[in-house]
Amino acid sequence: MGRDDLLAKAVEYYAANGVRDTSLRTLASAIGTSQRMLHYHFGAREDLLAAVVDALAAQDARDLEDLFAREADPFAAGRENWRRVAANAEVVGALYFELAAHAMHGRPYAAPIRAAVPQRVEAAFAAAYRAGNADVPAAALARLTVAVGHGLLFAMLLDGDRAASEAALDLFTSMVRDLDEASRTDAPPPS
Amino acid sequence: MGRDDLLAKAVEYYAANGVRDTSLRTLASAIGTSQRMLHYHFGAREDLLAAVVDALAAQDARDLEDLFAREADPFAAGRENWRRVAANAEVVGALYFELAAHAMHGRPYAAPIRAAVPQRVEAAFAAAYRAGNADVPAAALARLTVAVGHGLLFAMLLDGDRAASEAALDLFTSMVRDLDEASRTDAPPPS
DNA sequence: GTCTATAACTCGATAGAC
DNA sequence: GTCTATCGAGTTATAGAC
Repeated sequence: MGRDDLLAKAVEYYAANGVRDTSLRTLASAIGTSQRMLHYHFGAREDLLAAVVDALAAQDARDLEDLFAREADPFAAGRENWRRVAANAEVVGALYFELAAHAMHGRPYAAPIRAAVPQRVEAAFAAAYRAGNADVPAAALARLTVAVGHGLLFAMLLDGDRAASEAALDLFTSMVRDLDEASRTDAPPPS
Repeated sequence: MGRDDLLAKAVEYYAANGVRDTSLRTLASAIGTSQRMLHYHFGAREDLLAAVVDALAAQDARDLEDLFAREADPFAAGRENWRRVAANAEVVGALYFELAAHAMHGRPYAAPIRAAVPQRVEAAFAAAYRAGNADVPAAALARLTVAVGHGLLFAMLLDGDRAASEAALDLFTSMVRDLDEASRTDAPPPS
């Protein structure tokens, strides 16, 4: 089994069980390898965790890029984004928040996770800009949109009520649409 | 040093350094006690963590109750709430997300943290109801509002940009205000 | 690349004197 | 309530054969 397979399985196991008290022994036997092989392929434990963080961030970036390449309309992209994120969250969501907390505490291996927020904000910003509403404070709207996504994901993972999070997201979408229309009154869209 | 002092200091230390790899030995010597005393007052390590979670949840509930008792206007209460949460977040925010992640992974000692979301949602719901906008889907708005708070807090703790989170919150507030006015067109407020 | 074995250390928890 | 001492288990990391 090569390094890449091992890494994928490690992410999967950590996602299901948390990184907190999963020893290398436990992980190794759970994913069908030995402790020795983990050290052989990844080095120290923290190096493995760094590889996990990088893999998560890389997949996130790939997903995001693919999303906006496929969907031009920002509202459709937003809806499709939630669909993907929510589906994925059942498996990696808890790990994402756990590693983010480690980043907040300054652990070096978790540092790349900090990039996830600005990255999504930038994508949302570009989408808002493309939508042509120049009057709206696009930077604030972008950050707000990303925050809504994270917050509703957080709530869903804690109380399991996906439908409630989706209803809240629909409400937010309609509020943004209203904002859009108001801004278009004196500044019609290009296209 | 009594149990309460110990607990307060433990929360403080965990908040600054994370719970992840803080051993009882490390914690004890950092807060000026012995490992023996931690076991004496709290029992097993997980019992101590449970006490920490309870203390956090209790303080949160107290803050929330005090907030709405003091501020009748929901917009003013929202603003004041952010002021408090943001100030507190620099110290306990990371711990909050870390323990929430543990709750997502099903750790029993962290379970009470799940109540934090519904609790804040209920408070926001009551505030929205008191504001008299019956046409707005109040449950969705309440969950959305709480999610905005959590999401902007999350972003702030990761990138350190408090001003950006506040700008986004101001935008959200104005969007809710617009929603309010629209709903009042055919249903004027009481009082 | 994969295995077994183990060194060196830290952990949670307990014992028992004071 | 507080201390020192220690048990037994579990941890990361490495050694060395194949």
